[in-house]
Order: sequence, then structure tokens, then C-alpha cells
Amino acid sequence: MLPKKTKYAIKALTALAVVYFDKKPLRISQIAETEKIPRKFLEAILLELKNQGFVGSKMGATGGYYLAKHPEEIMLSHIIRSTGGPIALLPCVSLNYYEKCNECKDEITCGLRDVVLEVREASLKILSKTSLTDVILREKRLLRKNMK
Amino acid sequence: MLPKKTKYAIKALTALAVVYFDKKPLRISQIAETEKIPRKFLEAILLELKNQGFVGSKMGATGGYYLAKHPEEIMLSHIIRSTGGPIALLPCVSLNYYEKCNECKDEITCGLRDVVLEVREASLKILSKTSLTDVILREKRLLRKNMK
DNA sequence: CAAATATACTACTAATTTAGTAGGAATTAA
DNA sequence: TTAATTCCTACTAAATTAGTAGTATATTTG
Repeated sequence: MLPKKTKYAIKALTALAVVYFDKKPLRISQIAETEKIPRKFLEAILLELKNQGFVGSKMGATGGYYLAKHPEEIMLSHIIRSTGGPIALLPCVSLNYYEKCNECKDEITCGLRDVVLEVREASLKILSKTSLTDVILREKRLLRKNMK
Repeated sequence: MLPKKTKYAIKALTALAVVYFDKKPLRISQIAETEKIPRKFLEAILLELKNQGFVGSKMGATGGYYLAKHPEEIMLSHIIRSTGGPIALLPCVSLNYYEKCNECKDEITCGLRDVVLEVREASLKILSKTSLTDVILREKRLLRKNMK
């Protein structure tokens, strides 16, 4: 499961992506309200996202956050990794949270590892080609579909 | 990530699957040693797997555990679910650990949910058709491949 | 029957992770 | 100068994970 932090990060970045072309920053409290994310927690998350280059910020009155890259360039896999949400089912097949498997004498010939490797690849295939723009597009499609 | 419990469960069941046709039970301590699983922890896990119908047991001297079903019938998805390892990335798309998403006004039109739903389906497709027999087969194949 | 060897079962516990919160410093616009 | 905002450090409470301890119960074998 992804931590809430990761989910909040994706939600917040998507909110910023929606207004990307407005060229005006969005306040933390605005995002917190519309996305129903605890204010202070979101503050910490956005700060981290800033340090990782996803967003930029403007301080002081009329300040706020804005996307630092084009929403098409920000992939869900990037966000997940940067906010500590591992994609792999086991550490021994994780690209970013790799840990040697203590039990296995030989990882290369582990049958279980072979399976979870396949699962990771299937998941990553989707997450690494889905951008913030795609998330917004999906939302729009779903809305249309449910209007009818 | 899957909890260690789940990983240990799969490892232990695979060990039992290997000797399935011997018709003799395997002692906890034997499994614990060869799979490098903490003895007492494995004891608790096997007991749970027994209550869930995966394995049977024989008490007393010469006792131990054995698979209660044919290894081809036991799928990784079953084991993962029964030992508390969620497959989905978010609770709102989990079949067995579903929880309503507090943030979403409408889950049906959530773009993020749409993506993680796709990821869950891709993962499940693999895990629900991979049996203990398949895990052993993969292991054998990997061994041959690495011998050359 | 007694001893040895298993599993069965209940009840803890210690460490880690998660999901936050509190409070003030720094910055900027009006 | 004041109000509004982000920046930053330092906590904290609750939940989860990964076990362990100890004893009861069952079974084989001599």
C-alpha cells in the first residue's frame, strides 16, 4: 500500500497541474481545502516536493506553490518514489528500496523473486507512463462517461 | 510491500509443495532451518495457514505440517490475501481491504483511482495464475539457465 | 507407562513506521 | 508596519510489524 503521504502528494500535484497555465501560485490552504488534506501535513509534503524539484514556491503574501515542470513530464512513478512509497512487493526487487534477501542463498534463482519481479514490471509499465496530465484526462473521461 | 509474514508463508508453503508427494509431514524446525525463518514466528504463521485451510498438521513425535491442497491449486494471490498482504496500492481499489476514500467526493470519477485500479488488475493477473507449482518450476528454470 | 518430541495456544513486548501537530522564523505585498 | 504567506525544527500519539516466552496438548517409541 502507498502511504497517505504519497497519495496526498499526487492529489496536490494534480491540483497544481490543473491550474498550471494560470501562472499563479496556489496557496497551501487552498489545496488542503479542496483536496481535504490536513493543512500542516500538506505543508510538510509540499516542502519536500519542492526540495525534490517537483514544485516551486513564492513566499509572503500572495505566495504559494506552482509546478516546476510541465505536467506531462511528471510521472506517477516519480512521485511515488520520491515520497517513499515503494512500488515493488518485496525489497529484493525494488529499484529504489533494494535490500538483499537474507533468506535466499541465491537471489538470481529464487522463484518467488522471479514472480514479484514480473509484477513490479507490470506495475511500473503503467505508473511510469502515466503523467499528471494523464490523470486529469482520465478524470475528464470518467466524468463524461458518468454523465450520460 | 508485502509483510515478512507473507513472504515467510509463501516460502514455507513452497517448501511443503516440494515434498508434497512424499506423503510425510515436514517439521517446523526443518522448514525454519532451510528457509531461514525465525522458528517461533514460523510456528505462528503455520498455525494460521492451518486455520485457513492451506495446510494440515500432525501432532506429537514424527509430527509436522503438510499441504492440504494440491500445489497447483494454491495461488500466490490467495496466500498474500490470507496473510494480510494487500495487493492494491490504495485501499479504495482493494478487493479485500477496501476502505472508502475520505478525500474523494466521488470515487467513480477519481483519476488516480482509475490508474491504481489498472495497476491492481495487472498485478492480480500475474499473482492469481501463479501457483506453488509454478514457483517451483520457475526456480528450476532459473537454475538451468544459470548453470550454462 | 514414561520419556522424548512434536504441534497448539495465549499472552506479551520491543522496535519501527506512519500520520500527523506545535510553534516560531523568514519573506513579501499592500 | 501589518497581514499573509512559506520555511523549518522538533516533537508526539497511534498503529503496525516482527517477533518471543511459556505452557498445554498430542503422539510415537522403547
